[in-house]
Amino acid sequence: MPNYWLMKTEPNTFSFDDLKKSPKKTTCWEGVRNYQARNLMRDEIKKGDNVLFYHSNADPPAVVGTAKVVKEAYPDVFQFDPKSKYFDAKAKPEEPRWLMVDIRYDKPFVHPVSLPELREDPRLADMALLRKGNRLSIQPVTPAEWKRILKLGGLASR
DNA sequence: GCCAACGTTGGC
DNA sequence: GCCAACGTTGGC
Repeated sequence: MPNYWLMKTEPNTFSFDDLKKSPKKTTCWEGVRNYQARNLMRDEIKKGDNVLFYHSNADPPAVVGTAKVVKEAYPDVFQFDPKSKYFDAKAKPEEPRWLMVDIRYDKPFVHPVSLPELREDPRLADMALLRKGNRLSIQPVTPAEWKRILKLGGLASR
């Protein structure tokens, strides 16, 4: 069974539209520099898993569509690039610290589901995203939450 | 191993 | 731009 995840990105940096315009509508998800998120990629995120694409620092913040994991965790090459903002001097090629996965554009929501809408829905009250102080950039989503959010977004769930 | 200082995230 | 919450760093 595929699992469900939510991935955050600032649309100013990389938006859902940017993903759509990427070659093969696919991108590597570089720049995750948090151990908890890294461990999720390393241990749990599998090819074929489903992703809610979330725009943070947006007006309003919202889930805007879905994506699919098309490649499982492999070393994030930007950790070795001194010119990259994601460079990590302590990472060595023979012992990478940071990982990334590849995701592919799937479906845009008919109606983006904003953060206030998510908060309003009692069925989503336990969502990790809505917990106070939550900053994790990749987080698990339950099947029930997935189904509900797709419905709110105007997509029939599969 | 504690914890203060610092940097970052992200909603508002 | 503000600031609360959180993760990481580094001195001790």
